[in-house]
Amino acid sequence: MARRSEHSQEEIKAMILSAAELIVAEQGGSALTVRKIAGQIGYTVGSIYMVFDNMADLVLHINARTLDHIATHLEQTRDCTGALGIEAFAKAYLSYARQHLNRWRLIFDYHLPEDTPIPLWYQAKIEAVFGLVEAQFAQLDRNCPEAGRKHAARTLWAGVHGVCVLSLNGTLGAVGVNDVEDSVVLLARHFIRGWMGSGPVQA
Amino acid sequence: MARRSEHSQEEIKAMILSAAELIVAEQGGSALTVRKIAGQIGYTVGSIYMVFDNMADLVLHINARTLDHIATHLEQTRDCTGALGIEAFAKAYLSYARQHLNRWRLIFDYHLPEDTPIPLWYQAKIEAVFGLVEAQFAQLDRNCPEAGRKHAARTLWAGVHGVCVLSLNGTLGAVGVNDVEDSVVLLARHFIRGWMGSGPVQA
DNA sequence: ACCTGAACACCGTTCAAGT
DNA sequence: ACCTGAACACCGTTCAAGT
Repeated sequence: MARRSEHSQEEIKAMILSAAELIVAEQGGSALTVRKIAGQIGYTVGSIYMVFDNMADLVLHINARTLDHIATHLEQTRDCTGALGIEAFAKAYLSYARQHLNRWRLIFDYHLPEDTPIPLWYQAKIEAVFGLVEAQFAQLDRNCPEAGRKHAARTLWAGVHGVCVLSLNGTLGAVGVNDVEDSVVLLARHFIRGWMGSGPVQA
Repeated sequence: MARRSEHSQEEIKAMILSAAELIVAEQGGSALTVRKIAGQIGYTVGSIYMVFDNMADLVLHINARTLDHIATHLEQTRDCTGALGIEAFAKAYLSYARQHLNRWRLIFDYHLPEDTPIPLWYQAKIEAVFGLVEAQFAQLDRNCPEAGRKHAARTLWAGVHGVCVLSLNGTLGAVGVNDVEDSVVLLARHFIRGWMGSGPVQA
């Protein structure tokens, strides 16, 4: 058997990614197995290893697509500027995480082995998302030195992410915070107010 | 075979938890298996199911101990009060996460099945940690209504947690943030400044 | 009552063998 | 060159059977 050549390697890669994303979306990251993917695309397990190094490599490619998806989602929040723009961004990030919970979770749930570094092409995807936030910060205070702005943008975004994480895994709910949207807005608003009021920015 | 009665159920439970914590600390959460635990304590796999419902139940008990551990670690930051006290808390949380990375991660990495709710005794452990942060907030502004303070404390803490998550999984590093301690302090400081300056607190 | 050990239904990954 | 299918070394969980 073998040598079917019904699909090119690129086509198979695309089929695997689509099938994998569907499984993740519908059943969560822990339900993602090579056997399930193989079954859905009509190939055997071995064929998946023709086009991906291993499961970690496959997940990384799924996550890269999700990061693109998130960036697109955030970009649609183009109407607002300044502090309100950042609040809108934060709300958009939360709404993405809610609507695509399992895909969003996979980005942070899957730890690649300690020794393997994050590939550069993947780092660029992360950078793209953070870059959007930073652009909003740039509109906020044009006098601020770039280094300080970058740091502030990344810090706030990590914070917004944290609120999303703890609310969507039930921790914040267990502790009496029911309206998460209020929380992300609260965090963004007060942080920005504090940041703007700090004059020449230090540490 | 069977009926050894060398150890009471409670003793076995304690042995399992100790062994499990060591495996997690040394090899990470993904290396935690019932077979490995059983081997280390000198019992067979089946015996673990005498004292724990399943893996999820066991992990929950490990995490409960970690939450206690975190609370103790935070409580040792008793010297500072006010805004500096909260910054010290944030630094202490980060330092705990760094020193006990694998144990800390397990709390958020292990998702219990969608339908099973968080047990009340476990919610209380989470509440205890958040409660410490809230107590620091109470010193900050005694006039603030309790609801607003609670919300602010939980929001900021989720934010601090987010900075820790993204830095310790390499995301922030990939994006140019090298001094995480600066980030947690920046988040806490600006958030508090913005919050204090907001007068009668609204959403 | 306590504990074993084998079984069951899964995993990811590899690779000789077929076309 | 492309793909299979069986094998290998693992998983969590269950449960009849032994003491």
